[in-house]
Amino acid sequence: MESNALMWFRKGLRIHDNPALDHARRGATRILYPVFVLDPRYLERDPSAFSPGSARSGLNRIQFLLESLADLDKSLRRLGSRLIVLRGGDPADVVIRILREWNIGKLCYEFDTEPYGQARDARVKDFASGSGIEVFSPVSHTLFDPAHVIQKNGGKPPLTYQSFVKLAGQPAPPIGQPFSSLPPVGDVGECENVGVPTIQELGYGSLGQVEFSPFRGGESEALKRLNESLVDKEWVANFEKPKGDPSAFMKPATTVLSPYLKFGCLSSRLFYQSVQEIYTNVKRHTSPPVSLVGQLLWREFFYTVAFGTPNFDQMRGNKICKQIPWSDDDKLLASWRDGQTGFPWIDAIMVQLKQWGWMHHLARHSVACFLTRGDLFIHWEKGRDVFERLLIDSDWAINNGNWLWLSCSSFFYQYHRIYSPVTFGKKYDPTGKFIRYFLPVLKDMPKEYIYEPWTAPASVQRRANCIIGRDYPRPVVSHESASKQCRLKMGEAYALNTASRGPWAARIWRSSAGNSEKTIQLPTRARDSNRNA
DNA sequence: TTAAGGTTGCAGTG
DNA sequence: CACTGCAACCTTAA
Repeated sequence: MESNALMWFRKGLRIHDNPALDHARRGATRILYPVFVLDPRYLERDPSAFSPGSARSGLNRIQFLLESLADLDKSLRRLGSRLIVLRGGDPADVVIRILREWNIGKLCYEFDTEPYGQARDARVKDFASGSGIEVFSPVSHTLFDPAHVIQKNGGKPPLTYQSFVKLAGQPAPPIGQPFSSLPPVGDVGECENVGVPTIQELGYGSLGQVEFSPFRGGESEALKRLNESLVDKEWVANFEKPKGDPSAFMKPATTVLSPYLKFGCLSSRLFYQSVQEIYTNVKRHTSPPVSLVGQLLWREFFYTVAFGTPNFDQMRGNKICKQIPWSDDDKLLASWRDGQTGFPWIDAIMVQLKQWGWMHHLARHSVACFLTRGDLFIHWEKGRDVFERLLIDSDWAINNGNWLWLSCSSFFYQYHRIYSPVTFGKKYDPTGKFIRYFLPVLKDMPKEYIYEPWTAPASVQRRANCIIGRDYPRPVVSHESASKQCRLKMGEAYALNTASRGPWAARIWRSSAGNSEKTIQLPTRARDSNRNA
C-alpha cells in the first residue's frame, strides 16, 4: 500500500548518518515531506530579554539554526527534495494538523531525550498511534541510548564518568548513505511561505548592531570543520583537554564542533569513528577522560544522567544536587552577565560569549566558578540561564551538567579549588591579548596591570586612556575576601546536606519536587532500525 | 571503616 | 614545564 511519509527534523539537521530520514524514504514511500517547524518557544522575539533575540535564545544561535536549515534545504534539493519550513504555533499542534491534511502513513523523527522534547513528542506519538500512523523514532543524536545505559546499570544512571565509560562499551558505527535521491515532495495544501526564513523575516531586522558569531551553521560547514580538525593526526592523538589554552581565540585550542553536535549537523557517531580511525594509525594516543574521544563520552555521560534524573535542571527536587543557600543579588548578577565585574579576565570571557556565542571550556569554568562558589555566590541556575541563551552550542543536558559540576552541586565537590579571576588567565596569556581583543577599552593598559587595572597608578590609567571607575568598572568584590567567604558558606551548606541525609531527608525532596512525574517516551527499538533494504 | 581516586586550583620551587 | 605542599571535598570499592 502506498503511503506518504513525513520526516520531522528538529535536531539532527543533516543528511549523513540519519536513520530517521533513511527509514522515511524506504518501502512504499511515494511522497516524502521533509519538515521543520519553527518553534515560537525558541524563536519568538522578546524585547524584554537582556540581549537581542527570543526569550530563550540570543541572535547568534537563531542565526546558526537558520544557516543550518538553509544548508539542509540545499542538500535535500540536490537529492530531488526540499525542506518545508512551517510556522503557526506549537510544533506538536502543527505536526498533528499536517499528519491529517497530508495523509501521512509514516512519521519519522529522531528520538529526543530532553524533557521539553519528550512532552512534545508524546503528544504527537499518541495522536499518530491512535490514527494508525507508523512512528519511527531512532536514537541517533547520541552514541548510546541513555535508556539502555540506565537499564544496564540497574535502573539508575551512572553518576561517575568512569562507571559510565565501563558500562557504555562501543557505539554503533554511522549508517552508510545508500541513496542518491529522495522521493518527491507532495502538495503542501494551504501552507504558505514554506521556505527557510532570513533572520529579518523572523522580526530581527532592526538589530544590526549585534556582532555575529564567526562560526557558521550547517552540515556542510560541520563536515568541513571535522575534516580540518582531523588533518593533524598528531594533534588528534595527543589531545588533552585540561592542557588547552582558554585564551586562544584566533585559533581555538579545541575543535569547536560542539555547536554542530548540538544541532545534529554532525553525527557524533561519525565524529567518534573518524577519531578512532586516526587512533589505529598512530603509535600512541591519549585516553578518556582527557582525549578527544573522551570529550564525546562526557557528552554521553551528561545526556544519560540528565535523562535519568528528575528535575535535573534545578536545585529543588533534584536528588543529585546539593542544597545550597545561594544569595540573590540582581546587581551582581547583571555585572557578571554584562561583562562589568571589573575583572578583565572574567569580563572578556563574558563579552566573547555575547559576541561569539562560544568560549573555551576552561574559560567557561572560570566565569562559572566566579559567579557561584568562587566569588559572587549566586545560584548556578541564573548562570545556566545566561549560558543557555547565549551559547551557540547550548545543550540542555551538558549545560546543566556542567553548572552542577562547577558550582560543586553535583559530580565535583572540591570547593576549596577556586579559579583565580586574576592568575588563571595570566598563566596562558601573560600579555593579555585576549583581554585587549574583547575589551578594547583596556587595549593600551600595560601588561603589568592588564589583569588588575585597579592597581594601576593614576598616571598609567591616564596614559592608557582608561580611568578605572569611569571607563572601566572597579572590581565588584575583593577576590581574596569573597572567595574566603564562599569557602565558609560552602562548608556550612555541605554540613547541612550531610546532616539531612537521614530517612527524614526524603521529605525535603518530596515537598519541593515539582512536576517530576512525567511520562518518559521510549525510543523506537534498535532492532526496528532497518539498515537493509 | 578505611583507602584510593577524582578531566582541568594555587603558589612556590627547580 | 614538572614537581611539591597546601587543605581537603565527595564517592566507590574493598
